[in-house]
Amino acid sequence: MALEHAILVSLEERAGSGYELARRFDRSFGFFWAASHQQIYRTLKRMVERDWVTVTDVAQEGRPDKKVYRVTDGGRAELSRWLAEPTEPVTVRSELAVKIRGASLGDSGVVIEEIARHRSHHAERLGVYRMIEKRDFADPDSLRGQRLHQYLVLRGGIRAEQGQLDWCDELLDALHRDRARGKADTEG
Amino acid sequence: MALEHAILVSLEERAGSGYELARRFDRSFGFFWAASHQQIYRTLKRMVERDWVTVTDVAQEGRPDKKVYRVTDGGRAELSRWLAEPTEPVTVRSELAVKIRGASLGDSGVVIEEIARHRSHHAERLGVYRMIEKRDFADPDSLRGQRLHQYLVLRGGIRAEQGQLDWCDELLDALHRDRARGKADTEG
DNA sequence: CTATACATGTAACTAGTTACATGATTTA
DNA sequence: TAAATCATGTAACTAGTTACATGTATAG
Repeated sequence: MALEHAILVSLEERAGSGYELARRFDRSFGFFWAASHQQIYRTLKRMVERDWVTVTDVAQEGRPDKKVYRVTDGGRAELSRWLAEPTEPVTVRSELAVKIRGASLGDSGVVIEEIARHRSHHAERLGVYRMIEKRDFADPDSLRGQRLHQYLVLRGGIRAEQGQLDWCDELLDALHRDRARGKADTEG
Repeated sequence: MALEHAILVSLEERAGSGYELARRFDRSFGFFWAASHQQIYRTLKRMVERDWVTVTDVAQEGRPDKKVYRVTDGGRAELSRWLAEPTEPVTVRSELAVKIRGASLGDSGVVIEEIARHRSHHAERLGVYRMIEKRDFADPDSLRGQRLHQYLVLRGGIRAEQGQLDWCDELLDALHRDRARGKADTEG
């Protein structure tokens, strides 16, 4: 699995505590990989056992102590190994698609409402991503290395959200027209 | 979770055995929801206990007997309930994105190869979907109800694959240019 | 005679979610 | 004084994957 590897990448970019990792997975890293703090703490424990990371207790003033994790040579070796290993392309799981297929069997109105909800969600995400793109990557042609890679992942997020948004619009348009036609049929 | 609901939708479209469901999840239904036969058998068992489906043994000639599952009124009620209930939009999980973020830390060449592999995969999927679109939905404007819903879900698949494909092209272009620049730097 | 399709399952393991648990400090 | 942020965890449950297990019929 890849949570270990996502953590290795994140810790290589910058060493940090479980809490900090959880925050990263809520923000930038979470754009393409979700993980809860429970999962992260459990995984970090396993990674220490495997000697992929080391842990250091760090006392802080005015804040609880924290444990800072750092990638070891073994962790870097594992990351290299995994980077070179082919990964299966994502298995798609769209609950919305299941609901659309089920719309004929129930109330299509509630499904339309659900699509509208998803549309808002994707529009909002897209807005956030576009804002980040404008703010942090104003001149994409000049980017190199790590910064380029961060930009390209963001581009993937933008494409995915834009794609979902466009699909929602296509869905709403088609389903509204279908409903209107059904109504016209009953009324005359 | 939605595997139960995906099965309810599929069985409402047409009653069938666990094996037949597994085949559907390999083909059309699998375009937006993956499930192995082990998962399906286990879930069907649970659904019988919950009285969402009934099971009938059917003897066959020249083939092993099969168990045909049918949705009950209780199953239909559950499906209606779920259709009306808001669902969280998909949590994205892109291993490819993790690898891209990790490319700076290892050999970017192997990551480029991986992207090329994913590109082929998405190009192939897109080809299949486009073929189905042409063959089964030649006149989309005339579609209504269930057939329209099937078409719209296929459209979602096409958009998703096209989006991934375009992203792969953007990635390959940017990473190749980055590598060429790096090479130019070293050579003078 | 070999592979594929048909047909149904169990067992063990890995991954992910939800609920619970604790406690300090800072900001409104 | 209430909420948010910082900080780390356990326990129980649900979902998903991999490996194992068995057997018939048909097509090449």
